[in-house]
Formats: sequence, structure tokens, C-alpha cells
Amino acid sequence: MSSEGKGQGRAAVTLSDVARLAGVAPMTVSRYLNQPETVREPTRLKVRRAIEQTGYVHNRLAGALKSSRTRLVAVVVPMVTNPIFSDAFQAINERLAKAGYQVLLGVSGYQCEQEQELLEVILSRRPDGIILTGTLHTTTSRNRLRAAGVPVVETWDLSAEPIDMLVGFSHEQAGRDVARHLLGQGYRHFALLAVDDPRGLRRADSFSKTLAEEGGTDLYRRTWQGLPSLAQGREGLSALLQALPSDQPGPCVVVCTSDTIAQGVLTEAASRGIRVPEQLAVMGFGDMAFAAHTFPALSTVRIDGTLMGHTAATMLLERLQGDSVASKTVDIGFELVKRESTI
Amino acid sequence: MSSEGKGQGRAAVTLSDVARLAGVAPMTVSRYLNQPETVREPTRLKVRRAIEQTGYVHNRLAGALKSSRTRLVAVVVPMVTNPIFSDAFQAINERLAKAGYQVLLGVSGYQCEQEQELLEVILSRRPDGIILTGTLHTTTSRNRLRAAGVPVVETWDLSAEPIDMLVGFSHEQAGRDVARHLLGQGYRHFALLAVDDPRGLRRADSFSKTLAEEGGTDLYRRTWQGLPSLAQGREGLSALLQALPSDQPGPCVVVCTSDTIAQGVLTEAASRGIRVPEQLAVMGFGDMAFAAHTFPALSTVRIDGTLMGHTAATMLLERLQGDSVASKTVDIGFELVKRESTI
DNA sequence: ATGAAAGCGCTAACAT
DNA sequence: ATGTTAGCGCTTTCAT
Repeated sequence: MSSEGKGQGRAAVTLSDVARLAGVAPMTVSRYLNQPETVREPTRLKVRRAIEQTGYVHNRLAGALKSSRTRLVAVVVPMVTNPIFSDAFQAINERLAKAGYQVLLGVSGYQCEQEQELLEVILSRRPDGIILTGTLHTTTSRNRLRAAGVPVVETWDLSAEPIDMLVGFSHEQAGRDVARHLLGQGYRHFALLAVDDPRGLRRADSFSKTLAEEGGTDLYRRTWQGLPSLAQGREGLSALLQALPSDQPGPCVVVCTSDTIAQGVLTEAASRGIRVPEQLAVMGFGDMAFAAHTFPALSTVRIDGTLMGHTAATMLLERLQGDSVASKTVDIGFELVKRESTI
Repeated sequence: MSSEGKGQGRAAVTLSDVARLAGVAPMTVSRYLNQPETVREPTRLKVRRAIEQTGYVHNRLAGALKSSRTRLVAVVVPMVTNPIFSDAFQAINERLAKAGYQVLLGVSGYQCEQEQELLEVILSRRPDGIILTGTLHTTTSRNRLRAAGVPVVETWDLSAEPIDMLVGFSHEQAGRDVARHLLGQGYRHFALLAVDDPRGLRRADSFSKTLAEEGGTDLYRRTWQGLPSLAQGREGLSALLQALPSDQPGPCVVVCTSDTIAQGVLTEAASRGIRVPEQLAVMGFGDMAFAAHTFPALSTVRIDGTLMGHTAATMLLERLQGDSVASKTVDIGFELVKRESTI
């Protein structure tokens, strides 16, 4: 190869090389790169040409070291394969990219010890900000984050004591509202299909508790480990049908902590010729893209992931630009969406 | 707040502070951090204590500047909300994290001009390696990448002229194999539902071409822009049914460039009481997690995203560790999975 | 509007 | 096994 790559060929082009070729000081090139408007057009032209000729690529590593601004934001998600996070993550990235920041990704695997290790690695990169999923962190993590003085946004939850900033919604309230809504529709028989993610579990518990308090009705419950899947929904309904008394007096609602599980329930129902919602009702969570297009269309709880991501990124950017010190908490709420899978 | 954050309080703790407190040279602390086995236990202990006392967090920014190794790998995906990439992305991240590398995320939005801009920003971070999606890049991008001398792995495709390393499968062959398989099963009436992503389109074109050459049969085709969705599948089948002659002599296969679209077709079929595969057959692509659990179970083309991601990361890491200069191409292949949605 | 000096915090290379 | 020296490539700060 004839390239002048850093690996094999000559030393990489530096800002000083560009400056020499352009006949200006290195500082002028730096200004051209960072605040072009402070450089006069004739000078800009010289610099531009020199950059083109040399094929110079700005080195933000060195700049960051001096200025202690990396323009890096670390985003920690539990699992990239869980589509519930995709919209928020996409929105975060979009917003940050537009503002000239880049995303350093961390995957915590739903474990706060793993998150703690991750955070150490992340902090060693000196990100300008950190966006976390959830409010469940080790004490060490919280202390380190505070000590580092990095702006932090926690997402997907509300908590009494955020590390710094927070955007999310109340999972307790979501569970409660679903229970009340279904009780209000006249349902008295419930099944709950959940995966063991911490927030989903809290919704489920809140749901059960509300039922116990306000309905006094029976509840079949099944919990899985890992990611929500169609298979769980199918399996869950099969098991439920076996557990159900044959003299079941009224229709049962299957409440799922994820739309994906709910879609599995609908699928299993279709495969058995069970009519939804007449014989069996189904409630999802998330209002993912497909929820409006299942058959029958899925009643669910809408979470606006895009809004959450956008809000999180915006809060962070505002803090990064201005100096508004106020810790802020934003409740983006949720919305019950009644479609055809429930009465 | 009483924290010693970089923002408000005192200056951040540096490696030299730790060294002073431990009564050793800065270099010894650096060794402790990077190759602890080269430091004797008594010294290690002193350093460990000093780090704990000061709450020191390693600054890899400065280290990277000196050593020109960032331990950063940039990963560019078209869209994080497209679940087809999730498994591969997850596998990449896992493999890299285990090896002490971190992922810098880039989202190209399926546009190679956008990718080009992204690449400039990415290169300014001096990543040790780059993993790209697809082989469609601007000439400028290819040149810059080569000039930078960064190891590059392109994924999700095979191409005559990779930039550096490559792992994927042949979309032409996939389209052809699907066509031949279905012709072999006796199908003569075809519909094709596609989204306009470049690789899906190539599969679709190859499929159509093979049909024209080897089957001479009719083909209904519909293409959407953007991400694959359930809604497209439902809409696509509705439109197809209207377009179909009422005296249709045999069953039709709906071939989709994504499992998600195929799931939509199954959903629409179920909602209309159309029996699959007797009255209508459906073929997906991807073998995503749900494909084995739809009703009926979806025949599809399996792509092992986890394997692809793992392979890509491993190739990169090998290059980063050893100095094997050989450009390598890996064909991970694909597999036709016959389930119940086709005969 | 441009330049000169100094140094961000670490590690490669070379001692000891 | 540990220490010393020098400097990575940029930007802050202070001149001009």
C-alpha cells in the first residue's frame, strides 16, 4: 500500500504540519477548526488548502486532554437486544450527534455490579456526561459518579433520590393504573406474565397489589428470566389454560410486562382459535411499533421512548452548555392505549 | 455538595498525586495500572492504598495520547432501531468489552454521505479499529479509512473489494437460493414485499431475476422506504389480495425481505381467515427470535448475527494484537429454515 | 485577527 | 523491579 497510515508509513500529519504549510501559527489552524468565524477568510482559505493537501484529520484526543472537554457522552443500557430501549437510544444519539457529541456505549446486562465496573472504565475516558438506564446503582457507583462531577441523567424511572438529573415515569403508577382500568372495565380474573427486569417487576408488583386491595380477585402469575419473547407469551398462555378452572365464570385478562410477551399470547390464542377479547383479553406494555398492528390490535401502555431519549439528551446538553445547576427531574408519564385486545 | 468534582471543587487527582502519596515514581503507578504483574506485591499494596485514599480514576485520555492506543473501536450501524442488527451489535460489544476495548457508536442512517461525515468525526478520536455495516461507502470514505491505516472490518455483506477485512454473506446467493427452493417446492405464483435497504433490495433483485430465468412466473412486487414493520406486511397482503386475479390457479408465496414484514403478512392472513400455508405461503428473512414462534412458524433464512458480530470483533482484535497483515474475508453463510409457513 | 509560550496527564524508551 | 526524561498534539492564556 502507498498510504501514509499511522501503522506503516510516515508519521501522521499534525496540526503543526498544516500550520507550517499554510504559513500560519498552529493556533490559527486550531481556531479554524474550532471557531472558524474568528479567522479571516483569506487565512481560512490558506488553512483549508493546507488541510486538503495534507489530508489532515483533527485529533480530538490531544485537544480533549488540554481543554478537558471530550465531547463524549457515555450511554449505559441494560441490553442492546431489548427493543424497548431502541427508540430512546436512537433519540439520544441523534440529539447528541447533532450537538457535536459522540456516544460511548456501555452495556450493563441488567446488573448493577457490572454497571459499576463499566462506570470505572467509562470514567477513565472522561466523558462530558453520562446517561444511565434505571435508578438502581451500587452505592460505590453513585459516589464515584458524584465525585467525578460529571453530569448524569438517569432514565426510565423516577426515584426519590436521583444522582443528578432524571427522566422517566412511575412504574408503580403504571401497574396501578392498568389494574384499575381493567377492574373498571369489569374484569375479575387476571393473569400476569412478566420477565424479571427490575422495572417490569415493580409494575407487576404494583399491579398485583392494587388488585388485591381493590378487586380481591384471583391472579395467575408467571415470571421468566431474561429478555421478553414471543415464546414466553405462547408458553404462558398454554400454561394458564391448563391452570384455569374449567368452570371459569368470566373472561380472563392476561397482563404482560412487555408488548412482545403480549404478542405471543395473541399468537397462541390465534393458534387455538380462542377469540380475543371475547374469550380472553390481553394487555401489553410499551406500545412498541407493532402493537397497533397485531390481530387484534393490542391494548397497551404507551411509553414515548423517543421523547424520553430526546429529553435526557437535551437536559444533559443544557447542563453542558449553560451552567444551570438545578438538578432536574422530568416525568414523561405514560398513557393507557385501549385497542381491541381488551373490552 | 462536598464532592471534589472536576467542575466545582479542587483539581482532579492525577497519577502523580497517587505516586507521591505512595512514595513511588509516577511510572510505577502507571505500571500498576497497565501491567500489575511487573510490579512487586509490596509496591502494589502501597499503590493500591494510595489509589483508594485519593479516589483516583485512571485517565486514559492522556495515556492514549502518549501511546497512540485508544482502546476504542468505532462501530457504525445504519439504525439502532432495526432489530436485525441487534444481535451482531451485542456480540461485537461483548467481545470487545471482554478484551478491554470500548465501543464508540455511529449511526449512519443508511446513507453513505452521512457515513462519510461520521467517519471524519470518528477518525478524529483515533479509534484502534472500525467496524462498519455494509460495503457501500463513498470513495472519499474508503480513501480516508485506508489513509488512516486503521484496521477496518466491513460486515453484513461480501464484496469484491473490501477496504480491509470483511465478514458477511452473499445477498445475491440468498435471493437466488430462496427462489430456487420455492420453485423446487412447486410454487409458481410469487409476491415480493421489500423495504428499500440496499442489501434487502439486492436480495429481492436476485430473487426476481432467478424467478425470471428459471420459473418464468408472475410476480407481484411492493417496496417501502424505511424500516421493516408489521404494518407493511399487513398492508402488503391486503394490496396483494386485491391485485390477485380471482381465478388464481395455485397458492401464492409471499416472500419478504424481513421477518418482521412476514410476521405482518401472517397477521393479516390470520385476521382474514386465510390458511397458511394451504392458501398462502409466507417466507421471511433473518430468523429473528420470534420467527420460530409465529403461527404458523415462519419459514425464513437464518442469519447468525451473533456469529457475525463475534467474528468481526475477533478479526479486529487479532489484527490489533498480532500483526497478521493478511486482509481476510469470512463468509458466514446463511441457512434456509423451512417451518410451517411454506410447504 | 493572529501568534508564542506553556502544559494538560500520561507512557515509551532508556537508565539504574 | 523501579526511576528519569522527554514529549504525544493539541488548546489555554496572554501577548501583539
